[in-house]
This record gives sequence, structure tokens and C-alpha cells, in this order.
Amino acid sequence: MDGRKQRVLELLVEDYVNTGEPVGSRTLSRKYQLGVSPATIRNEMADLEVEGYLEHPHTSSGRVPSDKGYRYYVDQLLERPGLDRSLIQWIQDSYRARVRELTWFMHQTAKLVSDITAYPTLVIAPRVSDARLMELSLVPMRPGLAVLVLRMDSGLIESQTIAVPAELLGSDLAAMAAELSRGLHGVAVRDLESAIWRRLKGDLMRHRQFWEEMVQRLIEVADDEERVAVSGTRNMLNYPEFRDVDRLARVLGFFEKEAEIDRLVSGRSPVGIEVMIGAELPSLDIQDCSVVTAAYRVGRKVVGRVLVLGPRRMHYGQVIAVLETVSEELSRALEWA
Amino acid sequence: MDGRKQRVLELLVEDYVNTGEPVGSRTLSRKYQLGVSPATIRNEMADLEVEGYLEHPHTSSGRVPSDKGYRYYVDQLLERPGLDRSLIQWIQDSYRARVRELTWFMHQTAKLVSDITAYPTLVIAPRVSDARLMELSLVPMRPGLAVLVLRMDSGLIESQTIAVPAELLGSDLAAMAAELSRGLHGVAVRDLESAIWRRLKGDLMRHRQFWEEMVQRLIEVADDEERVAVSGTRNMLNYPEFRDVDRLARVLGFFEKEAEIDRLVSGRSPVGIEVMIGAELPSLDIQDCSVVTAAYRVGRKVVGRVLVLGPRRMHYGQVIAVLETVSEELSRALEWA
DNA sequence: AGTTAGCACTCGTCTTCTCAGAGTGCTAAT
DNA sequence: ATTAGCACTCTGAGAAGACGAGTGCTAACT
Repeated sequence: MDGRKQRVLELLVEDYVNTGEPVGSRTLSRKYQLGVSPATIRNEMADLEVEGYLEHPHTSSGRVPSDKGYRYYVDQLLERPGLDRSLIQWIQDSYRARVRELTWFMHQTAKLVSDITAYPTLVIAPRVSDARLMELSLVPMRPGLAVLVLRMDSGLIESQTIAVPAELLGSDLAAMAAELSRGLHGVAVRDLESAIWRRLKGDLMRHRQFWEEMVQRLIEVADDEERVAVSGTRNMLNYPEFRDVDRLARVLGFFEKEAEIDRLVSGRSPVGIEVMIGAELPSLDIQDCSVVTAAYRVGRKVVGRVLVLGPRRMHYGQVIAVLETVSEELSRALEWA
Repeated sequence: MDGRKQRVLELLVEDYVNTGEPVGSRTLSRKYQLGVSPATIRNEMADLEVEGYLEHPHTSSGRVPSDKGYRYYVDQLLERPGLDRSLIQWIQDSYRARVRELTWFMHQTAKLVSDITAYPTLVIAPRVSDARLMELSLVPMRPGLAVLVLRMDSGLIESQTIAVPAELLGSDLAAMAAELSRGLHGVAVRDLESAIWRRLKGDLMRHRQFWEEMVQRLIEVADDEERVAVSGTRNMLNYPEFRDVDRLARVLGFFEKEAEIDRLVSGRSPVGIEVMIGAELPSLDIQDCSVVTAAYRVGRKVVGRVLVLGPRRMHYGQVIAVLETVSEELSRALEWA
């Protein structure tokens, strides 16, 4: 593709991203002083259409980028702007000096990204069941109640309240927890259930009902509950192409279908930023959207993803820049958590 | 108001709630076999309009209930249906035998109610700052990191990870926590900050930075973060009166304005169910909606509210019945938590 | 060979107009 | 007090037409 054609495609994508209106040859030549006449632009556009980069909503209207057009733009033409200093600062500040629970980080990140980009944002949690248990504690609260605290190899911590036999003293609990912790060290969370039953012997056996309760709690931890934090869905209303209520409903419905979301993130490249455009997306509900996703890590291991969803005419450059910074800062913050 | 007039109002409200279409005299008399002619109904309807119970979208269309009409219906005419046995069972099951964190209960409740009623539902969290501290523990995780667990007088438990001086051993932490716990027993959460500084003396003084960290964490707990759980906002799309995107945006915007939500719940009667209709609502964003709210308790004390929002033509009877059961079961579950 | 002016043509959008239908309010009869 | 009858009002759907943005093609120009 020669230079001028690229330039036409680039300007057309950018104009369409900004205005949402199909772009005509006259607009393009006048607005951006291309130095050639509309007729020339028209010829270029006709070529680009034949090659599949542009589309015609109907015979007599301007052109709109096709999926292939956006793809070419993102892969070849997009210049990645650096993020504004003050914005980077803001992102760093919103994580700094905070030692918090995982869910806090997820919600915080979703809110942060959707506030900055004005697109709906999802944050996918680490699959706890993949992690290995490092340590298990029982903190007595009052007779019959304790807090179960688990530390994983990824550094994440989960805590849950748990009912315990009322007759057990704090020291009993501590002893049980210590023994259990030794026994289960390094076991994958998803295998904890069977591992517990295997290790129950002698004295421990007595509190069978407690162990069932314990297993129940562990299963719930492994169940990966609350795996998605969503924020800014309302932003979808800002885009004229989603003023159609049915289309809107389809997209909003997507946010509530965990299975679809899973399908979307599974099989992504393990690191870095990835862009999916329109029909490239596996879910039918959002075929008229685009998604930019970034992985985040705990230590060296990728554990989850941040996911920005918008209309296909998304501000790819800005979103990519924000996600690069945010995923980096989030990974850093989690390392310290 | 005589019996027949009441009957007309009742049927009109119910028909409008079900169909969403303004109700004409003919429809009413034919559909419900009132035994009088449409003309008679017309007279009754004209009277009801003069008295302010009905409204006329325009000269030649059926009538629609006014706020006053709905109010009369809810206060005088509504018969409260018992909830279906199996539904009650379902509600109970979804709380049963679960010992969980407060936020879990909130999200669970919001989801449950919005699933059953098909209206958006908010659950307002207890104001933690009102509670008094009963007990404070520090659970060592690894060098430099611990989990801070607080138990309140309401029975609620909050836990947060916290950075600690790396040189402190587990036993040091336990001792500090024990001393602190004794000293702060019964102090209101909002006063914890000043109380801590007052009590710092002697040995404890050494780890000043740690105490600042600790105070920071406690402030965050008292900050009442994540005070609202929302679910089912998408249901608003089902109602034709909200197919208008601007109106929809206004309502969805409401869910993100904590201040507005606060204004709505503050000053509610401390117990029981309350219904607010249209212009009775303090927030302009939702003047074309109605809200039904129910208080829930921990022990004897009202700590939060469940809030169902819908179009003014809401199924008041069903929503009230569901909220009665849910708030009761939620209170019971929290007592055990 | 690439570029451009000119021009007929297409097609969606906006406006206006008409018309059917639902529902009312009033009057007079029961 | 109730009801039948009827003229009247207003909305919403649909048709017709004007408008305008934008195209594609041809022929002339550099």
C-alpha cells in the first residue's frame, strides 16, 4: 500500500473515530489539506474499498472503516502516544502505598480505567484455584467463630469467616491451623479438598463437622467467586451507534455472561496488549465492538487481564497507552500486596 | 371514595402496571366485566381525574395513574400476596449455612432481589464508622506483612492486609495486638484514630511508621468504602418508558451518585418497608421511577437497607412481599455471621 | 499516467400532509 | 343514576416530495 493510500486510510479512521459519521472525500480533502482534489481521494477510497479496508453503508454516503481497515490501522499506522505525565502520576498515586485485598485492586482498576478512557472496563481476577497454598491460619474471633486466612504462592491473600466448634479454645485452633498449614503447604487450591480428607487422622478426626465446614469454605475460595469487576458500562450510552436500545441491551448483557467473558480471555497471548476488532471477537453479543486487553502479573506470573470494551471506532491509541501503564502499575502494586 | 370508584382505580392501576398502555374506559369495562357501561366508567374516571388520582397524557387517550393515584393504591387498595412457598425456600437456601463477609451478603442480596423481581436493586452497607470495636488481631503472614482483623459490636468482621515492620516476630505482633485490643475495646470506629495516638506510649512508640500505617488502614475501614452493591440495572431496558436513551442515562447515572443515594436513604423510617413514588423521591434523576426500600438489621439494630428501583408502574405487591422476606432472612443470616 | 473538473445519479433524511383509530365529553333518553 | 349516541380531539403510521451529501464516470488537463 503506497504512502498516500495509507495516509487516506489513517485520516479516514481518525476522522470516523472522532465524529462517528461516515467520511466523504470532500470532508477528507478539505479538513486535512491533503493537497489533492476530492476526486483523487475518491479514487483512492474506491481502491481501498475494493481491497476490503473500507465499507459503504449505502451508495451515497461517505466511507467507514471495515474490520480489516481498523486492523491495518492498529497494526501499521497507529502511533502510540506517550501518556501525559500528570496522568501517569495519577495512576501511580491511586495504587501507591496501598496494601489491599485483591478485590479492592480489581474494582479500583476497573474504575480507574473506565474513568480515564470513558469506555466500559472489566478486570478479570486471578484463578485462585491455580494457586498453591503457602500458609493457613485460624484467627479466633469469639466462641464458635474464627477468620480463616490463606496465603497463596502468588502472594495473594484470601480471608473468610468460618464457624468453628464452640468448645475449641484459641490455642487449640492455632495448633490445628499450624498442623494443617504444614500438611497442606504447596498444595494447589483446587486439590485442597481431597488433600484435607487424606490428612485427617488421629486427634483431628474428632471434629468432623468442622472439617466439613472448612472444606466448604475452601471450595468457595477455589470457586473463583466474584471473578470480574466491571465499571463504566454506562459510558456505552454516549455513543450514537448504541442509542439503539436493543443493540445496547445485547452489549450490556454480555457483561453479565461469565461464560462469554471467559471465552474471550481464554487463549489470549499470555503477555502484553492485544486488540480484537468486531468479528474477530468470539462472542456474538459484541460483534459491533472492539476490545483491548492487557495482562497483569503477580511476580512473574500472568494472573489476570484488564479489558476495555468500546465501539469499533475506539480511540485505540489512547486505550493502549492507558492499559500499558495501568497493567504495569497494577502488577507492581500486587507484588507488594 | 366509594367502592366502585376504588374498584375502577384499582383495576386501572393494575392494568396499566401490566400493559404500560394508557387505559380507556372501554378496555376497563370489557376486560374486567364490571357490569356497567363504558360511559359510567368514563364518569368515574373523570371524577378520579378531577380529584387528582388519574392523568391524561393527552385529550384522546386513556388514563394513567398519577403519583397520588399510585399512593392511594399502595396505601389502601394493595393486597399483599403471600410469597410462593418455593420462592421463600429459594431465598432461605441462598443464605443458609453460609458464614461470609459482609460484602458477599450485599452482592448476594442485590443479585437475589434483582433476579426475582426483575428490577434494579441496591443494597446499602452498614456504616462501619457507627460501630464499636470489640476486638483487633494481627495475623502474621510473612515478614513485613500481616492481616489486620477487626470485630465490631454489630458482629461484623472486617479484614485488611497491612504492612508491618519486618523485624517484628509473630509473637511481637500478637502482643501488640492484644494490648491494643484491650485499649481500644468499645471505641467507636470513627474515633479509633485519635484513640490510638492517645494510647501510644512506652515501648509501642518505637514503631511510629507502623502506627501511621495502622491508622491509615483503620481510616479506610471507617471510610465505608464500597458501600453500595448494585445488581440488575440492565432490567431497566425492559420497560418501554425507558427505551428513550436520555431518560435511561439519567436513571443509570443515579446508581453511580453515592450522594444522591445517601440522600434517598437518610431519613427513612428506621424499620419496615417504605414506598416512594415519583415526585416523592428526593432525587431529580429518578422522578419518573418508584422505589421500595426495606431495612435490615444486625441483632436489633438497623444497619442498612435494600432498595428496589423501577418504573412508577411497578409491581408494588410483589416487590414488597419479596423485600419483606429477603430483609428478614438477611437479618437472620447476618446475626449468625 | 496520474490528476482533476463537471455532472448525472442514488439514496437516506427531514418535512409535510393525510387518514384511520382510539378515546373522550357532552347531551338526551331511559 | 345510568347509558346510548355522536361530534370532536389527538396521536401515530404512512405516503409524497424536497433536499443534500456523496458517489462514479467521463473527458479534459498536466
